[in-house]
Amino acid sequence: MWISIKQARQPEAIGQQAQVRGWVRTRRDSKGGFSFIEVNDGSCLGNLQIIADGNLANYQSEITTLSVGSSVVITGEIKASVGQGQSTEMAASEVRITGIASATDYPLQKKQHTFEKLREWAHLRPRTNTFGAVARVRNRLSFATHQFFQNDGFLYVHTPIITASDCEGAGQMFRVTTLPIDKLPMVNGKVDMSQDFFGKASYLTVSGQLEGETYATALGKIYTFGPTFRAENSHTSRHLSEFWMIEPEMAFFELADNMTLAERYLKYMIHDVLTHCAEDMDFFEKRIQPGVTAALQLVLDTPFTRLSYTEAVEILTKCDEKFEYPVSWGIDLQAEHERYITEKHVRGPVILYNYPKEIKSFYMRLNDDDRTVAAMDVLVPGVGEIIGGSQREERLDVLTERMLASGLKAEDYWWYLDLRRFGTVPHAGFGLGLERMVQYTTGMTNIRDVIPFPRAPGSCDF
RNA sequence: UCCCUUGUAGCUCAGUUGGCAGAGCAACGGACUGUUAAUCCGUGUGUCGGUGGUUCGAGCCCACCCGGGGGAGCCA
Repeated sequence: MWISIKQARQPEAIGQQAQVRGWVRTRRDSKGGFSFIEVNDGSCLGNLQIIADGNLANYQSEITTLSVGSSVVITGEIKASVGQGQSTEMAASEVRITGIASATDYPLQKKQHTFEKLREWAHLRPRTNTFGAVARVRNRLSFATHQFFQNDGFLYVHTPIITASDCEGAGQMFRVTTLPIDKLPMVNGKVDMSQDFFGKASYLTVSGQLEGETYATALGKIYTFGPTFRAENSHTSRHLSEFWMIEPEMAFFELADNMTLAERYLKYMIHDVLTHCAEDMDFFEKRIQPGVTAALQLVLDTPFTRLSYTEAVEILTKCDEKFEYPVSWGIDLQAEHERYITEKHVRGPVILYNYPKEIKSFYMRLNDDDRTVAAMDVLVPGVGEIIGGSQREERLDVLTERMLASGLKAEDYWWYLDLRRFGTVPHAGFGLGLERMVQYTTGMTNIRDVIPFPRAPGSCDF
């Protein structure tokens, strides 16, 4: 019976005749004329130790040539392990080689490689401990996302990847076109976009929020979960050109409800990963970021600190920290300021809310003070902003006015304004960057190492 | 886009004042009665990121270009 290595490593498997299939991580030849082969199949972090006896028919001809990365199908009996380091092992009765990985050509060696080097081998890096563990945690976070929202009565809505709104205010967009780039149709010195595929300019989405609002204002509570694209020329360890975003949007929710949901959602994901990815989290704790599990556990046990922008500015102006950028009411908080708040002042997740209207988007609800909007950011140590959201402006006149002040044309958003024109309701939502959540839970410092095939300025390989 | 930093063997790196290109690991060959990144002995390894320049002579100095990393801005 073919079983996973995860199953084969359980003590309950002892005594069982079984077959495992996977890839060789290492082979050690013993003085006794037999070999230890460690096999991994991705089902868990740990390997299964195979004892390949010298009297197996293909021992000399094949087994002693088995190199790192080779694929094997192995049949035998699961036994309690004599040695330290594992509770079970398999005494092989047959070792069948599916494919050899030439030791002289296979890039991955039986040692640690730098993450920078592994990025050049993005097609092979999932075969390493770290990237296998990242993949499993990322999978679990995705699964937990669906579970959390589905259990809470949310509807999963698929918003478009291609959009024609060219000014959603969330950064530079990638253009989508079928026009011949070397022979553009010109009219009066300008490109005639009416000849393009959709009869107008189109782009890759930077957010599904506006479309999400249309469904929230019909179906109540919805969420989107899909790829998002930003053509920003940013070179940092926290930005990607293509990333995955989860955006819940809730009718009849106000800012406080939005914050409560964000906190429950983050805690749900953390609890789920700590529960179901214990072995992988143990690896991140030992090899990637000591203290990460205790920090996550603390998040579960502590209510999120909520600070208004005004309170945050007060804390920053009164503290002894020397900042490169001076703090005063009205400025957009710099990375150093956010880092101080979340890493030194609060030492955990913090929700900042009610930002000055001048530094936030047009769709965020204007507060009664006329100076701030009902925006919120969730900041976490190490990563910074992991969630950005707001209560949306539901009053037609206020929204229209704020659009004009932002230099946007109301007619471009006729359908968005219709939501306020017909049966408007208070509503709110937020966006969570999946990769930043993976970074936060694993302690991986570079965002390019928590997505299988990272896209960043000047980098679109594989 | 800006600032800093870096590019030398398959990998990680050293390379002095400009004077014959180095080490560890991996690989390969051998030894070894249960190993855990096994150990021990032996062997081989180069477009010094690219182009141009200075020089008797450049891995090293100069100019430009390309790639990697860190930070800023922008954001998730």
